[in-house]
Formats: sequence, C-alpha cells, structure tokens
Amino acid sequence: MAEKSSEKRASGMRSAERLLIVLRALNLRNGATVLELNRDTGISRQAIYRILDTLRNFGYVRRQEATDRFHLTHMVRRLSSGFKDEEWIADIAVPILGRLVQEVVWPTELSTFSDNAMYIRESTRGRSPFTIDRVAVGQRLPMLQSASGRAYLSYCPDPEREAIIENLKSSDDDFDQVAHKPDYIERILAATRSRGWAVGDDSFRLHPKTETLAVPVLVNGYARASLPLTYIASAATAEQIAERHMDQLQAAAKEIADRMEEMQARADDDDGDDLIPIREAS
Amino acid sequence: MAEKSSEKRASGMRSAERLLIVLRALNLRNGATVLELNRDTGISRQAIYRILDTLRNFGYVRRQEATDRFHLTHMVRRLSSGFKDEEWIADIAVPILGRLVQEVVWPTELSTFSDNAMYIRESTRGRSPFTIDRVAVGQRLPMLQSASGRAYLSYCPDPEREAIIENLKSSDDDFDQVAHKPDYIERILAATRSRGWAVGDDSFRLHPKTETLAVPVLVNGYARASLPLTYIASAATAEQIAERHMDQLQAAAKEIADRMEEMQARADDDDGDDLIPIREAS
DNA sequence: TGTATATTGTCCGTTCAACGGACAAACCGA
DNA sequence: TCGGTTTGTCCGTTGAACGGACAATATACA
Repeated sequence: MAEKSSEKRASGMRSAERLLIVLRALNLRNGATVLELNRDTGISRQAIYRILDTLRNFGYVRRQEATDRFHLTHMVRRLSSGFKDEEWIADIAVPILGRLVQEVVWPTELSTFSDNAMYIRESTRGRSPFTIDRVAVGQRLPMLQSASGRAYLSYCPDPEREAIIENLKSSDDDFDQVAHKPDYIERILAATRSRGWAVGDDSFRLHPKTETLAVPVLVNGYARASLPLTYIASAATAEQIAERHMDQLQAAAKEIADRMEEMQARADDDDGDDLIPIREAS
Repeated sequence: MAEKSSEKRASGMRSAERLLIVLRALNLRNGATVLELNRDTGISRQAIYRILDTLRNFGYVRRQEATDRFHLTHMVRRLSSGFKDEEWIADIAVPILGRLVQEVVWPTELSTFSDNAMYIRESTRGRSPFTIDRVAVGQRLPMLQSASGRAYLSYCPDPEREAIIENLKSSDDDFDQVAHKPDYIERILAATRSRGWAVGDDSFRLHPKTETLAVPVLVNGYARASLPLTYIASAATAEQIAERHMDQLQAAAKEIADRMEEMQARADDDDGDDLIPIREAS
C-alpha cells in the first residue's frame, strides 16, 4: 500500500511507553523509590523493577547505595543533547506555519542562521496549492541576497551583524562578495527596516518564476529566525502580496516569538500543557 | 528472599532497550529516516516504525513533513531536565568514593552547597566498618560550624562567599547567627586555608562520639563541593587522621575535580567511553 | 513478646504484544 | 522499460513482559 500513514490512532509499544513514563516521573522527583514510582505512575511494582533494571543497564539511572533511592545520572543528558537550539524555534514554528498556510495560500518557511548563511528549517511547500518546487528544507540561502538573510541581518543584534559581515568577507561564495561593499549593505538594511520586511534580490532565486519576501522573528527584540513567503512573480507584485498578507505574516512571526519567550522564561521543566501522560492511560 | 539484588547479569526489557537505542541514535544524527536508523542501530525496520510511533505518541519525535525525516522535539528535554547540576558532581563522585573507602577505613561523604547550607549527597557510611550512625544522605550541615561548610566557604569564589554570608545573616537558624561576627569568620577561613583542610566545630556534631574534617573539591580553582571524613573521636586526633589520610583524601578530591573539568570541556554530547551500545547487542 | 501495617524483592504460569518474514507500492536513475 | 532502493503494512508465531502470589524485613504499637 504505502499510503501516507494517515495519522492513525496509534498504540505504540507497551513496555517502551512505560519506560518513558517512568523516566519522566524520575525527572519530576529526582530520587525515588520503587513504591513512589509505582504510586506516581500507576505502573505495577514488578514492572517498575524491570524498567529500572533496564535503565540501569544503560547507565541512565543509578541506585544510591545509602538511601536505596533511584537517581538519574549525568548520562540522561544524552537522551536530549542532540536537540540543538536552532531546532528549538523550528520545532515551535511547525503548528503555527501550519495554520498560516491556510490563511495565506502561498508557501511560507522558517529559516535560521547557521554557518554564515540562512537555512530553511521548516516549510509549508507541499501544503500550499501554489508551490512550484517541492522540498526546500535544508536549502542554504545567502545572507545578503535572500529575503530571509536580509530580514535576519536587519534585526539581529549589532555585534552579531558585524561579526557575520566580517565572516562573509572571507567567504569564497560568489554571493558573499558584496560583503565588501558597506554602502550596498547599508542601503539594503535601511530599505528593509523602513519597510519592516525584506525582499529577495534578483541575483538569487531558488526558482526563476518565484520571488520571496520575509519578516524577521523577533525574540526579545532581536531576530532569531526569518519567516519567508514565496510567491509566483507573475501573479502579483511584492507590494500587492504585502498588502494582502503582511499582517498575517507578522502575526505568525509574533506568535512564534511569543512562544519562544514563554518557553525561555519557564523553568525549562514543566510546561503545563502536556501531551505526555505521567500516569498510565487506563 | 529479599536478597540485596546482588548485581545480577540483568537482561532488561527488550523493546524498551531498543527504544533507548533509537533515541540515542536520533540524538547523534538529528533528522533521520527509518532506513538510516535501521542501519545505525541494527534494529529491524519494522521495529523502528513501532518505536518511532511510540516516541511520536509521547511528543518526543516529530516527522518533518517536507523531508519525511524524523526529528527530536523540544519535549525530549524533559527526559533529562530533572537532572540538576548539584547532582552532577555527586554522580561523578560515587565510584571515586567507593575506591576511597577501601583505602581510608573511615566513612567519607560528598556534600554540596544549596539553600544556605551544605547537604550530604553521597556517603560511604554503610561500606565503612567504622560507621556509627547509618544513613546521612540528605543531611543538612550548617555552613560555619560543619567541616564541609568551612571547607567550601574557604575556597569558593569571593563574591559567592560574600553573598552566602549575607544570606546567613538573615537566617533564623541558631547556627547561622555567627554570620554577624566577621572576625570569627575570618579566623575560621584563615585557619582552614593555612591547613588546607577544615575541621568541624564542637557546637555541631551529627553524632556526639564523632568528629569530622573535610577538604574542598576544587573545580577550576574554586570549591564546588566538600569531601568530609568522619572518624570516632576517641580513636584518634584530627592531626593523626590528617597525617595518615590527608593525601588520599586530597587525591580523591582532585580526581573528582578532574573528572568534572573533563566533562565540562567536552561538547556535552559524546563522551567517548561509553557503556551504552549504539548498535544492538548480538 | 506478639500482632498489624508498610515496604522491598523474587518467582513463575499465562497471555498478549513485539517480532520479523513477506509482500505491495512508490520512487529513481538508466 | 527495467532493475535497485526505499517506504509502508500485514499477519502468523513465539517469547518477553505481565502481575498475582509469596517471602522477608522493618517499624509501630499493644
């Protein structure tokens, strides 16, 4: 068949699920006895023993000799250490972009800065009816030509921008050579700031028939990502697109930023709205 | 029976183990396809599907729509967010204290600062033949009377010490009242520093028959924990104990500190010496 | 000293969930 | 058009996970 796995109400693996529940419970109350975990999770005592054995074999949990309580070890960090901060914002953006594409028919993306360029992290191409080329995630975008790059540079902290420009000067990418023209850069930044949004340069186009404009995602006042919208050039001008959709784009950017600030503020642990059961489902 | 679970060659739960292996693999290569995970881990493709479904149900993994790759979400942090930094050092100290108690017959501990006092995090009481009172983990020790507190205060960064003293002044604990006597504090610190180790004050004793001396654990030059040794007062004087065991105590403190510095230096991700299999055991 | 309650640990027969072989479908380059 | 690669699902088999039951220990109280 190979259908596109239409969001079936999956069950998942029993014992593995319970291990995750116990692991979570251990995080909420570091240092716990078998009985406490039994009560916290509703999982039978015997099962808790099995699970803790498993976790111990992997070094994620140790038993404190003196108190006979089970504790997490520093190894647990490995279960999440691969999650990078750049992914953070893309992760949060997913549902928001999903809603955005329903209002704005054109495909939008989320791009972040890394390695002297912007990279597309998330995309709604494929859910938009007006998409020409498909997959764009992972695509590299030059800082000074792409709408994403320009939006980012215009609103990132000053020291960061200066450092980026400095790096671009020693880049061997053709696009980055304009970094040597400070007046050109100044003009772009000024134009972007006066508008509030950025446009892509003709010299860089992912697809010849499309154009892109972008707004920055301002977290605590500074750009942490860009939110580009790509449209078919023959369908409208940048001004028309902006007229129709800028409010929605800005609102989405704000929503992403708000979620980010919100999460940063919290103790990093408990996020209230929780999909993960702490007790077993009946 | 209720035997003390004599380190049996445990097996652990099959499917749960495999979930942990896949989770680890996802951390090593964020963004992976089912086939890639299959190759990385040696786990059958069908099983990877089951595991990813489970992880998705819990929100730890999402599927990037555009690329069909599986990514960790910010939720994975919850699997380790309960592991606090204070536990870090205690966690590392466990095996080192274990070796120490074999050389030094007296019980030793590891204590860290928290909430205006030192707290015992790990203990070898129970493995030492000369232990009087059993469990001491979790025990609160006053800063200015206990050997642990004095060792810590004498070698922590100056601003931290000043802040602690300031806090103690507004404490309602009787022990902390001497924080109002700067000359007393100065005398203690000077004595401790000239010796290189701290002694406990008569006014505070966990057990009337015992006395304690302690050395600081100096990470990057500053105290991050204390390593107290408790002995029976009638058996020897502090000087005799120091004569016999100070080298061993200092060596253990140094080893803990070295391990800490080592771990901090690393990228927090890959720690080389790894108990956790990335591929399944045959 | 005996009785009651709470907790920890292990055994073992049953059963159901995890397992992987097999097949179908889609995609891709030649 | 045809092989090779990748993705996804089905389904019969089996062994791993399950939890009831029991043993042992600790503490409290009469």
